[in-house]
Amino acid sequence: MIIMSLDDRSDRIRHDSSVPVATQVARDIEKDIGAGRLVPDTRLPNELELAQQYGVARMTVRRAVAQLRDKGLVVTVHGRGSFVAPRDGETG
Amino acid sequence: MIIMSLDDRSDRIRHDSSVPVATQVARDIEKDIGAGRLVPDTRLPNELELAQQYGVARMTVRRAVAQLRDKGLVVTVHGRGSFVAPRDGETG
DNA sequence: AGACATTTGTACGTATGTATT
DNA sequence: AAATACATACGTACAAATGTC
Repeated sequence: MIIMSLDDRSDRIRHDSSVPVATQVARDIEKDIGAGRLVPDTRLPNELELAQQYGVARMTVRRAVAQLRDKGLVVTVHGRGSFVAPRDGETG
Repeated sequence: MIIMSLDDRSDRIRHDSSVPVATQVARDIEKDIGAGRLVPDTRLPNELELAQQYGVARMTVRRAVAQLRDKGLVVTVHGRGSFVAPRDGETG
């Protein structure tokens, strides 16, 4: 019997790839933003949830989010979470 | 009896400070560079040595070195080490 | 005010992979 | 082949900021 979470995303990650896992996670989240599945000004799942969904360590998620932050795609607030940044031209 | 390494620098780090340990290490190394104790184009002690000298974890040293890299003070080469960057205007 | 839960930040440890010498 | 050194990723713990009650 196979048990998996309702939001299991671990099959999107290849641990044997030359692309770092953190980058794979960042790209996957970025895809969700681009596709509108993650809407501006809404919060991302917290780091622990993302870690569980992707089947990776929290530090790996933090690196992924840092990459998205560097691209200006998300904004992180200590104690609150990381939010999808408003699109260019929108004030929020 | 007190035992300490010949190059113990752990007394320069305050673990109860609001300044992150990694930043304290970076500043201490930066001080050495500024004072000429670390010369351009010479290699820094490796991460494990720095970690032992400062009494911190290797990842903390890596963060410190990353900060110096972001400032352009050191250059890291995969498989070789981190080197004090040539001063502005020098070719190396 | 004070206590509590949630979430990110920092720091530690450890293991394995990859590149250079 | 071996030693050295950086890169990535796993885990764990506690601190700090935030929000709620």
